[in-house]
Amino acid sequence: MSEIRVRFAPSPTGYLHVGGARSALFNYLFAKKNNGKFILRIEDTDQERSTHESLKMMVDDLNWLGLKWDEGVDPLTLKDMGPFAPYRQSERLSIYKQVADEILKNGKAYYCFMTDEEIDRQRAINQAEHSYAHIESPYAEWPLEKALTELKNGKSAVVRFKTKALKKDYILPDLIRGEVRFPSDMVGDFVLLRSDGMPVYNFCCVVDDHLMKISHVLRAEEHLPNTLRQMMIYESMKWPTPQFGHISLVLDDDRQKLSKRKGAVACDVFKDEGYLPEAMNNYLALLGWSHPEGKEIFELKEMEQLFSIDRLNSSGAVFDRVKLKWVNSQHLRALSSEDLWNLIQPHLQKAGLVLPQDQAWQLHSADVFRSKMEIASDAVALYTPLDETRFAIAGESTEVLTWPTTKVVLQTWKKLLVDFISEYLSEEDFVRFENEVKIQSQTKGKNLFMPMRVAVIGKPHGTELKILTPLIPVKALIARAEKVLSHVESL
RNA sequence: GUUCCCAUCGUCUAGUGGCCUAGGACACCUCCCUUUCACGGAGGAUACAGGGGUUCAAAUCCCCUUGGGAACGCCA
Repeated sequence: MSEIRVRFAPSPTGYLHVGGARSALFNYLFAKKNNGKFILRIEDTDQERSTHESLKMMVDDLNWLGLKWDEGVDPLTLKDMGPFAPYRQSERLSIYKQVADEILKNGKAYYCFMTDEEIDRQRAINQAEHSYAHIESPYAEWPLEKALTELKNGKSAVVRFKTKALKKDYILPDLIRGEVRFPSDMVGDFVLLRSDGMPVYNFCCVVDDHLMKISHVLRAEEHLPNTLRQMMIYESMKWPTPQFGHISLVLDDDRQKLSKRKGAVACDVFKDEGYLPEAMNNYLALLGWSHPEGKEIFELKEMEQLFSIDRLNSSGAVFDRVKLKWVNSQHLRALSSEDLWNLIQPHLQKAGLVLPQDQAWQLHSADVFRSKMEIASDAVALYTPLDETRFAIAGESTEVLTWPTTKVVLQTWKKLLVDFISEYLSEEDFVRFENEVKIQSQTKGKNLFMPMRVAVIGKPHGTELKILTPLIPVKALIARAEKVLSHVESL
């Protein structure tokens, strides 16, 4: 059996979309599972919109996800890497030109001199008559020589593929959908080469897939109609077609194709918010694929072993950010304290929090907060009460501070702290202190713990004190208690 | 409008003719744990779009209807 070769072929005209990431993932997994090659090809024939920054961004995001490719552009230098170079379509123009000439010579394509106005007019008529919105070019049957002469005289033309003669159904054996039957007149004479000589997607795609010996094309369902055009091109060149599999779409909660307007869809946004790449891959895989044992949480390596096209679903899947978060929280829990700290640290720094530098404190804090975070950026809210410079008495605390028993609670708490000798309280110390306050102040329930919480974080609600207090130096706890106490007296 | 695709709990899904009075996960609700919230634990409610066939037997196969989606570019 010949080698399995698959590709992900983004056009660098923006960010990497989560739908794109999912396609890349499935291609990657299919290659890994079958000891094949995963190729990253750059479809940059739209020179207006393709940018270097976008390419860089996509490469970075793919790297972040850990979907390593075997051929394509080098992840660091962006230079070509692999035996079928170049992998950027903008550098393969002469190849497309050659193939186009051959199709032209065979009479399967023609130069079309229609102007934009002529085309618009035809479309308008078609629409009014509710007929097929295909254009009918008067140049379809021109001999090649005649067209070439016009071209020499300075006229400009696109190259169109001739579909008229192809009166038959095309049957696509789709790996995911079974047999898909297209009537040949489903598409009109489509463009192969633009008037400036730049090739168009459907054409490059076929030429490259063939030349790069792509064995399987796994791509989103929206390409289904393109596949008919591509099959026609393969046929005209007498090239064998690769196997196609059309993956269901990722949808918004209104069941339309996922779009930016309804929330983040760019991979790097999730990266910046503190999602783990393993969680992204895990969740994206769950959109259309299922683990054979029904597992919900798994690593990339496991998917590489288990992936199969058979388990891909053919219906569209709604992108559920809530479940994504949950998946992320599960992966967060599996992290070592050190990895977790390294993950959240940049978020804390970005928020400008002033926190202790010693490693034991850092690891301990990461550990106790672990189960309270779903994504890394959640850490900011969790750590903010630990920043001495940010301590403030919130307005919502006022009611608590006016309770008759509050003052004695605060005084007792402060006294216990002042008499304490170590730098930090342990969890046990805190529990003991709390009990002590309870006895001495003769309070219980929320009359006890709400004033205490205000004394520690300035607010009556928040993380358990037995977790928080061991992370705040006793000196600071005393200072906070004093502030609150003097605030009570000023009321 | 035309062509194509799709159709199991709110969402992601398991299910490839009998194991299905339909299983799991997220979300939701109740209770337990907890001197708040959360975490964790135990329960609960909720789905085979409708109608015809085929078959001893249909969520599973076929047809129709309905609903949803995508594509109809000198974008990819």
